[in-house]
Amino acid sequence: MTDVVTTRRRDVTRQRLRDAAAEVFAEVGLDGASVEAICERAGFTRGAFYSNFETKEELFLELAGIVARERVAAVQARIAELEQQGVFTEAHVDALSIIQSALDVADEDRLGILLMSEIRIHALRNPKLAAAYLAQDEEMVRGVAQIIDDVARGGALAFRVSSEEAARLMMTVWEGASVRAAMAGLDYQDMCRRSNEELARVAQLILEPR
Amino acid sequence: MTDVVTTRRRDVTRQRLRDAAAEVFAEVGLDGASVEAICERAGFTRGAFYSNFETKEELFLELAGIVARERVAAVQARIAELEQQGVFTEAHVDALSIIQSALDVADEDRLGILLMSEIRIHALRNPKLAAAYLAQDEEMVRGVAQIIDDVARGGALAFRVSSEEAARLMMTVWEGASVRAAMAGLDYQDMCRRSNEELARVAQLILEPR
DNA sequence: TGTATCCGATACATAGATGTATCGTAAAGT
DNA sequence: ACTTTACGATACATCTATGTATCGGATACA
Repeated sequence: MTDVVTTRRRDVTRQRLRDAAAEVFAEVGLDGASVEAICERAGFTRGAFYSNFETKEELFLELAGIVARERVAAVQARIAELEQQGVFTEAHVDALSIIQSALDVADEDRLGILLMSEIRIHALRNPKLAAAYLAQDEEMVRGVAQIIDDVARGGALAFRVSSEEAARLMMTVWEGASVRAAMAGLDYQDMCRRSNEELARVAQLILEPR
Repeated sequence: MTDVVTTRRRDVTRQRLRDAAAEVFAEVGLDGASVEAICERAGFTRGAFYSNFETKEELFLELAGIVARERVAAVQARIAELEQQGVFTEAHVDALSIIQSALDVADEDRLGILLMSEIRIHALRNPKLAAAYLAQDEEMVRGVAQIIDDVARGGALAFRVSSEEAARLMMTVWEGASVRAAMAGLDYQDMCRRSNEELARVAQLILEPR
């Protein structure tokens, strides 16, 4: 098979440009990022960019799609992993930590939160992007809801709202807490801790009181 | 006293520029907005702008501060209004509608949500703005928490979490729902309805089951 | 190894935004 | 009413970003 060295140069270039763009978009936003800045970060000149992409916006849309698919895939993979471990059928199932670990994979470092926020605000202004954003949100909801369903079925836990409502609530709280933590300048570890604390409180509300 | 006509021309100009900037920033973002575009919207040329502000960013910061203060003041005013009406001591107090009406005043039309989101993402990148953003968030939390406290004291309702936690949770959910509704392209009325529905579900979770 | 092709670098043309200096007019003071 | 001052309009110089056309070297293939 074609190995890394033999990989078509174009593919490597495109990927390096995407990675660089993700960083720059996260740092200064779509409009604040010049094509020049993206290329510099990737170690190219603008010639490479225009030979690979039409516009900055095209690259941004491509990136937004990839990020969305990756997030959904990460949660799906986590579900499969948990199922294979037989976690859901164990006696002393810790619902909260399972959901936390599911959201953890969808969580990201500081730059990841910045990039998602950047995508979010452009989705607010761009109907096409909005549709994609909401669609991936729904996918994530379904994924997390499935975990909740599995937890409810396997363990002896009951929930006070539907699994989808619970999932959406937890995702919303998680995002809000992450953003506030990132704003407060906390590092990745503290951000996760803070988000988990808030999530734990919400989980207590959602769980049927024993 | 000096009436509207006699009002210092400068003040009027600054206000018109601020109003125009709020619209343009909401529509295309801070970086997407040219000074020219803001002035055109306000009915001026750039000469007026540079005679009143140093940079676009300065105007944005000023605007962010004003918006934050207005939101907090609106909630505070709503509390005073509700207290004066003696709502909290009435027998059949409807907790949810009280809190909804408090959040309603902090809510805004589509452009308002866009502007807040724009402020939010810049707060994520600007420590000084972040501090201000988080401070106003805390103020809002305290305001809403006070309403919750009053509801709890006056009525026969009990809450499963502290009033501040409940307030933050409701604000987070409200914002998330508003943003998603705005993305879905709903008009103002539908946006409020959607947000209220989600808020009602959360309120059920927070309230001590009878 | 020679050759054709691919693709990123370079150079250039253009557009748009910024900031400043100057001018003219509306408003304030007497 | 006359003068002065305040302030927005105009014009200009500059800077930055964009997009394209062309060039040259690396890569694939024989």
